Amino acid sequence: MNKVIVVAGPTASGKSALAIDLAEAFNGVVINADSMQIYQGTPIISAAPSEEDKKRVPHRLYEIFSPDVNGSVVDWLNLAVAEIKNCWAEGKMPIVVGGTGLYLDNLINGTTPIPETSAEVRQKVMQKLHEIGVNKLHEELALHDPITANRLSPNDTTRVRRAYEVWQETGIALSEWHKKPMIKKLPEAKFLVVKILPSREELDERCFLRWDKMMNAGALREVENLARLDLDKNLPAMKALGVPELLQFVEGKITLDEACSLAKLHTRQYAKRQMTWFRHQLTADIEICSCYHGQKSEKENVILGVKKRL
RNA sequence: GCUCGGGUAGCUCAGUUGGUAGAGCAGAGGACUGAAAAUCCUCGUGUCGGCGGUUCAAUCCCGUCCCCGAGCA
Repeated sequence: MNKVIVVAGPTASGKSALAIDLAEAFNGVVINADSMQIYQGTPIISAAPSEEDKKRVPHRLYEIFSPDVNGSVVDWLNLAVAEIKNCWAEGKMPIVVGGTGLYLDNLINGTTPIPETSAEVRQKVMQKLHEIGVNKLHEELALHDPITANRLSPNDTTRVRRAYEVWQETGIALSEWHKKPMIKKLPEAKFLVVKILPSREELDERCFLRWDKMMNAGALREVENLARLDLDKNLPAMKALGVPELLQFVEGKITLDEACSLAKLHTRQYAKRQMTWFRHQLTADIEICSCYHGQKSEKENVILGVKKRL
């Protein structure tokens, strides 16, 4: 057995519900591929599976990192690969579900084997970035890695920083590393990708409704608790949608209403970015063009479709 | 009722010493190779509140009317 079902889609599209239904139908285990649900402390705001969900089918890689760590794609990838292999060993169907396109891409298409950057280098580059700014860092990058520098916007903090780090760490340009073949962690795996691509109207509405539900479920309390940890606001867990907004309310900078409308706005903007990613970067075997509600006919349809292609 | 501010893009506002206008946000599309719920790129015609007047030319000056805010009565 070397099969993996992948469920991809934007926030609030119903992919978690679909993953659970598929897990029940195929004796599966749900494996998280979401960069935020992997952190502890924000199950409500990151829409992590509920206790009832977890009772229905096994869930893996949810709320496993402390919010003060800086997880990366590769950290996730290694864990996900281990979980998938476990499933296979137990005769279970791994069902990888998440909205983090980069994670799914690395799992399915592989990664370039670049050595891990050390904490010292990362620290050093971060400091340099603060001192001279992105544009200058980009200029310096151009001296050592003109190809990457040319490719990137001088304002692209995340990527310029990463490219610079790789050069600092290895002495080899990122563009050189990229020439090496991608390495698949699971070359034997056969991925069956189910993509949910609903209309923006439907998605927006669900994003808004879901935010209200999160607030009723105690999202604010969650953020208040997080605030007490006094973590660096650049940490990934501190950037989960709704956290910075509610944090601003907790700090008395904006009203609760403002925080909520900002959170809703940012959620729909995120959903839009995800739609763009999934439309162009991820090829799917099955495409569902509306949100998944779990109705009987809808459910049977997808299960049948998956069964045919497995 | 009087005085003073304002009325310009969906919103907040610049600006034009008279030659029909531009930022931020929102919105749309796009990118994405180890922080990705991150980060970045592209896209700006709108009776410049209405109507008159002056002028070759008015969104800008003048008159008048309407609307909003502040103050005075």
